[in-house]
Amino acid sequence: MVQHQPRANPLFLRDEELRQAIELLFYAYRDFTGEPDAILTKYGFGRAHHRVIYFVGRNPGITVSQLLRILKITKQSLSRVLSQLVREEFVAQRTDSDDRRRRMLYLMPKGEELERLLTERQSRRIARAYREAGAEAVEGFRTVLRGIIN
Amino acid sequence: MVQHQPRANPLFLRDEELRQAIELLFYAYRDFTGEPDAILTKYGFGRAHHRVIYFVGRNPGITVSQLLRILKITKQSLSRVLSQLVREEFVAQRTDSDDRRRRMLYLMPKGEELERLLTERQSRRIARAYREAGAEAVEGFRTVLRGIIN
DNA sequence: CATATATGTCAACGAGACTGACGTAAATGC
DNA sequence: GCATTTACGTCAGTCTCGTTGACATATATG
Repeated sequence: MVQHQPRANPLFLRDEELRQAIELLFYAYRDFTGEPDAILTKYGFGRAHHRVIYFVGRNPGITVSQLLRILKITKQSLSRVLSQLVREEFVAQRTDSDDRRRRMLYLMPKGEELERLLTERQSRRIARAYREAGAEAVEGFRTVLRGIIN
Repeated sequence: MVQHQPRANPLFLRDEELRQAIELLFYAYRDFTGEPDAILTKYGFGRAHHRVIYFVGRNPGITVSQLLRILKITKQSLSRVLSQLVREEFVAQRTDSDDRRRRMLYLMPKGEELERLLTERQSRRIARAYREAGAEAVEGFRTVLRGIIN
């Protein structure tokens, strides 16, 4: 009753396949964030600081509300982290001259340095995986991830 | 100086490609966990409970230390969550008869039900992405994720 | 001028991670 | 048989980072 005709039960196979995907995502994200987390600890920062530094570095001049939409957290949560980064001169705020309610965010030298350090580690990990997997696999990887995103 | 010969700078392209991967992973994981998180809130549980329920459901009889190795969290962190799940009868513990120091973990009916509910949502999301992407892309997705994992 | 928008802040709270230490029971090695 | 190791649980304290809700201010917009 067990071990017979593995392909006789497509529902089981499907479930197994989907669970593997769930687990792959879990393990990949766990290890993907593990390295940066360890570095951040030395700075007295956490993963939340990383996300802010990353997205500000990636989108210089981004406003607070744009950042909130990306991170999908509350204003209060961002505020705590962001004001710490501004206080410690990792991030600078500049009032937008077009709409002076908006504060545009930029990385300062210390922020750029930390951003590079963190992104480098993650990039290396991705680059290695990409290299080993090949161009076609990379395209598949990207396509599926885009499909998972809302 | 800007906009000229985009492929003249392979380092830039590479950096851009790797950053896209970083962001895809971030967005995918954010949305992938968002749905279950909302359900868990109704039970008074968090993401940590989800992980325990998932891995116990997937590996009936798993021991506490095996679970710790998978989750990569401390004994104390797991204990808080696990004892709550045991208390509320989502998870059962049974002493291993071979090595009576070990507690083997199992889902109880309530736990199985919640597990199904949560996994169903995530599976649907994956299944949809898989279906839209096609078999070849799925293989690439899996290969790259495996490469990202330590 | 009324309303809406962008931002910041205060207070309070809760989940979930951490460290370090300690205790017990059981298995294992010599 | 005894010392050591392993598995598990727990106590106490700490920290990050998410939440809600209310309120304040400056600015833009209809």
